[in-house]
Amino acid sequence: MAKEESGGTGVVLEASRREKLRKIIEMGIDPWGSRFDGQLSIGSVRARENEIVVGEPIAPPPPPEGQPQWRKPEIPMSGPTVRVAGRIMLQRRQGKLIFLTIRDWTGQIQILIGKNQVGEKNWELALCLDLGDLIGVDGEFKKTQKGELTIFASGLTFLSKSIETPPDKHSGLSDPELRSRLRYMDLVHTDGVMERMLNRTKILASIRKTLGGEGFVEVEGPTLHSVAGGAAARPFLTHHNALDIPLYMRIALELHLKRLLVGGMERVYEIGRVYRNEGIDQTHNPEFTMMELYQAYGDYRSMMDITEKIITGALDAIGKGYKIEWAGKEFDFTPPFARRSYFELFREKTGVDPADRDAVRAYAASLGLEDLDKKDPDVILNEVFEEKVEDALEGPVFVTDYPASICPLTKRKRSNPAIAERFELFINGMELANAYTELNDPDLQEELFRNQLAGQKEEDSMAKMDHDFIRALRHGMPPAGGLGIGIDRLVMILTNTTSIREVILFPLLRPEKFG
RNA sequence: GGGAAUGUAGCUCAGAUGGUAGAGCAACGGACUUUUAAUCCGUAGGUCUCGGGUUCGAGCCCCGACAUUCUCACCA
Repeated sequence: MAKEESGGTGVVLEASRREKLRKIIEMGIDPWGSRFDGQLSIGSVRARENEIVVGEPIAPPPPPEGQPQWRKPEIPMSGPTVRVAGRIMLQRRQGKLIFLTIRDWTGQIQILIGKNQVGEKNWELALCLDLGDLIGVDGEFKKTQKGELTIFASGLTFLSKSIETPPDKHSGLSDPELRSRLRYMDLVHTDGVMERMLNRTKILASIRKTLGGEGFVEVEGPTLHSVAGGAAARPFLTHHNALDIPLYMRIALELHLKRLLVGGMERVYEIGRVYRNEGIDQTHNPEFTMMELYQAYGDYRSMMDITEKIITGALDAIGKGYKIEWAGKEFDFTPPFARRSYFELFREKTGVDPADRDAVRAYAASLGLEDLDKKDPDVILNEVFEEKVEDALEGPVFVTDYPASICPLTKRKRSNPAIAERFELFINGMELANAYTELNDPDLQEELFRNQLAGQKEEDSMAKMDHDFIRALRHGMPPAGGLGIGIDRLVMILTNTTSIREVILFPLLRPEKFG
């Protein structure tokens, strides 16, 4: 071979594994395995501990003449014969015995391979095993002298070779970037990751069950939009070659679901990915999962009830009570959640009358907010709200009745057109859900699409004209309630996780440079 | 985008005031039939992120780049 490229230990480690790979092939065994039937989950095997029958200890035979007694009393034991499959996590060699710890997605268990018990060929194979390899094991499930639940192997099946060196067997992966990048190894080696990701799946299933039980149907809207509407966010831009048109990745589900309301799908929801071309931090990933639902003939108050059902149902699904710990604090999700009006909270937290524009403006100035001359009074009001009120909301609390001008897709209160029938659900200062009584007046909607509020940046505005959506409303959309929940954040809260990266299997990372 | 910190073996980490690099795990060889982060003896493994500079001499000091983490701003 030509001069080695500096590879160092890594090259040596791989060479050692490839040498074993070669030996396995020489033995006539496929190092990449094949179908393997009849195995039990390790968790279910461990649950069968009660089937192990323990007999009376048998005194060891007398030692040879002049030798001290060295054998321990033998305890006869028998247990069920089982077959399992998993990844080798630990390996302890002890002469003619090999102890392995293998893991599948339900747990870990110890395997004992004895040279004189397993047969020559299996022993030869066992000597070629590396940490990280996948094997199948047949054997009797019982205990060692130390009481460790163990499968005493009678047969080994090689299922797949691992060429890469696994992380440190004790400390695992700790670098946050590596954990996301090598998520496959993070799932294997970091405690709690598998459980959290599976809990995410359970939460999603629970939401579908809850909504199904309420008569909602799940649909799939388009993710490629020619108008990226329904939210205030910067979209990703892409292009369709055959049509030669620019397209945006969707930033919300809203406008197509409402079209379906027009079409007569009276209770409709979608759980799907949306894409926002914005910053990345502990609570933001460029692609994330939204749940939006729309209920004909409902309003934002109906949405509060459903929100509570979704959250408590999800807590039930992952086996948690309604009082949970998150970010070091306790939150009580026992319904009904608190309901507080936006204006009342504003007055309470700032001491300023939200209706007094000059006072609000003076207060904003005292907070150091800038460009007040150029901003709509409601934009200023909301900036103060976000600054002084939102972060202080422990929750869970429904904040209700928002200033209408910052809610261009929301129906106004009949008694006061300056107030929108909207709520947001906050927990510990974080927005978890957002709901409206949906605006279904096409003329007003068209006007609101045209009016970008003073002081709003274009990309932060929802003022994006969607002519087809207006046309749909002109055909008549039932009065309705609509709700959006950020699924990733919900999972974070329910699984006591403070980083969104910990609840997304493959968060966006800068591409790695190879070679 | 601003600020702070970090970048040393496959993984996890040490390397005071500058003197050409260390441990544990993993690997290789040996001993061991009830271990369990096994143990013991031995061996091998490094362009100290990259590029400049200062210096007789740089992992360490200076400048720059790149990357990551945390944080602030923006957004959900």
